Amino acid sequence: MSKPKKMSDRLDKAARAGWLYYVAGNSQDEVARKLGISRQSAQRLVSMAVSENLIKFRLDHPIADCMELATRLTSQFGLMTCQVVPVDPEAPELITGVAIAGALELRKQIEAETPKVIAMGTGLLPRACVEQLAPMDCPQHHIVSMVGNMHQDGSATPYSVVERMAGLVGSPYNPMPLPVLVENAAELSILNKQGHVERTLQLCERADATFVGLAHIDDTSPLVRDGFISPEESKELVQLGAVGEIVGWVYDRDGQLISSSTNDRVSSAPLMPNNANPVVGLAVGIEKADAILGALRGKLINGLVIDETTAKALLTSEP
Amino acid sequence: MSKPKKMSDRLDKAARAGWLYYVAGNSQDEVARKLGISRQSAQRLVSMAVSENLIKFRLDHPIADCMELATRLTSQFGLMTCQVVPVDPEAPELITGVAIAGALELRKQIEAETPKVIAMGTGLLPRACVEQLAPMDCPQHHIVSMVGNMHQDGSATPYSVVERMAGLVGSPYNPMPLPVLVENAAELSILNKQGHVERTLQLCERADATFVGLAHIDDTSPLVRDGFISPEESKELVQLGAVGEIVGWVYDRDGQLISSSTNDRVSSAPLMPNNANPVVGLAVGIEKADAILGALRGKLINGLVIDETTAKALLTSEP
DNA sequence: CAATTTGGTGAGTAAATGCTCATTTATACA
DNA sequence: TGTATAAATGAGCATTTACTCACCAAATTG
Repeated sequence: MSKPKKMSDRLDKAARAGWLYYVAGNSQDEVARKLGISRQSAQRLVSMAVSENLIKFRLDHPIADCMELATRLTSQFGLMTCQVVPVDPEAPELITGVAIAGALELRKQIEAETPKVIAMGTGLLPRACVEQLAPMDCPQHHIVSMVGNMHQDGSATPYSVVERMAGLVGSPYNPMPLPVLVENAAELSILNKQGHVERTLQLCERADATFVGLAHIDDTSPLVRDGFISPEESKELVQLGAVGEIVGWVYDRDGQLISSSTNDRVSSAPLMPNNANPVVGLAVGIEKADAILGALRGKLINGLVIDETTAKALLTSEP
Repeated sequence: MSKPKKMSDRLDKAARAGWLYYVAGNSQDEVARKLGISRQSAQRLVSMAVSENLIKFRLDHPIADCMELATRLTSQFGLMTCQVVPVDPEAPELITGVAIAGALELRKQIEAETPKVIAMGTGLLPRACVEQLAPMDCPQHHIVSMVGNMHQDGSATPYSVVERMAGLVGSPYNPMPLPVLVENAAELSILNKQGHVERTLQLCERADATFVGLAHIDDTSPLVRDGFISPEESKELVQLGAVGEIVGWVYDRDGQLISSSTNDRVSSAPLMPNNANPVVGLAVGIEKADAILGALRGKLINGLVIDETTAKALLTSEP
């Protein structure tokens, strides 16, 4: 009882300090005086406000280049939504920018009064987007996971993306208590008939909005990293034409699912090409360019949030 | 041609620098290196990004006190929306915070896809709110002014609130080409029959959302400051029971319009007590407390964006 | 075309901010 | 209650940021 109270009390102070510093434009000295604390303490509170993400920085300027890239991508691939985010040339992997933009797209959906079903994939970027969400109170929506959050050994990911998101926005949610890849096709058909799995998959099918990370296929791809397939298997997939992967489904350069020993065993909600509702793909990094192009060609996604460099690559590689 | 290009080019650079500094967390030295400019230039760009409002700071934390105040106000006065903003104890008149919160409420309305009619009052605070809006493209909406933007000598306010807002969000708009107070009641009935005035008033009547500043009545009130009434007249109004004013309509502590020589001559759109659509009142400063209370009691408004100090005052003065 | 204005630059310096560490204060637990 | 542990504090110093000034270059004007 006393611990959480103290913690949130401190966060309150941090919020006040952050507000005085960033919004009201006081120096930390002034903040200290106004809150009746020492300068050092004020400094700590301000830096906590930033590190705890109480203060959000948002760039409200249609940086001409990014704007243009987004427009061209939208028209070229018939997207419903497209955000291109400027990139830090020396830390191109810094996903914060894309995460913030993605969180904004999420917000757009969540802010609606009308109840919505929101389907979420997994991955670093969806996760980072959720972290950028501000807490709010939206019991009217329903969050559903498209992807299993268990490891093959049966242990569960402690904080899955949907769980975290549902906690932040106060919505009910459906997790997916399966491993991403199950043992074999036979087992899969049994598991899919379980009532709760069936219902979760149905929710995904009629989701009002879907957010997925886009992954590429090679030795460093998430499927390999998380131990679901071996580097050898990933090589095989590449030889079969695999360029990318969405919630576990592996597809080729035209966005067609390939016939492979993995796609038979994917427990995730099926992809729905040409979905009428927004399906937003999130990606950072030029190595994902082919994966993104495939997903776009196959209409697996109709929305995109990516970084500037990758956006450029997409437009130059495509005639 | 070359001047605006240079300017927006510089703003682009400022935006990039601001992004690298605030969002990506680089030091100004790093920003300078990454943009290939000197540290000093980087510093200038960053500070320009702030002063030009390209970078927005937003506090995403329900500061407990403010939350509670907002909740209590909402239930006590049956509000549709209520924002309470922390206050800088030494610069209580700093309207930025309230302006940002107000801009957020505006955004909520504007972001909708469905076309809306948005009615705007005038004043320092509505104006400041509009300044905090990010440019966007919303040709579907329609902005309409509730209040005349002319002086009694016939000259027009160069940049009216609606004009500025319409420019920012790319919506069509109706100004109100009248002085706030006309000469006499007879003249008013003639002016109100003018086709374009009639149409503008009709738009206000069916507005999907309304935003007005709340003003108090004394020597320093906006009506006096802008020369529409004399300090003596304001004293008379106070003796008649006037506590506040919304778009020129003067009302008493119960929110009832008072019979006065001014209310006969107000050219603004009429207030609509118990409006089913949001009517958001904006105010900063404890001296406005009575004006706010009156507006609330008379149901002239059903939404509120105010500062913490004033919120406290409202709740203590009311049983 | 020279004079003047405007806007930008870098150097140097003052000011603000961030960090480390020793010390104090609060909290937990036996 | 006393002791162990953790958290918060303030001082001093290093780093970063802001500001002033003198200067330069391009655009504007007479």
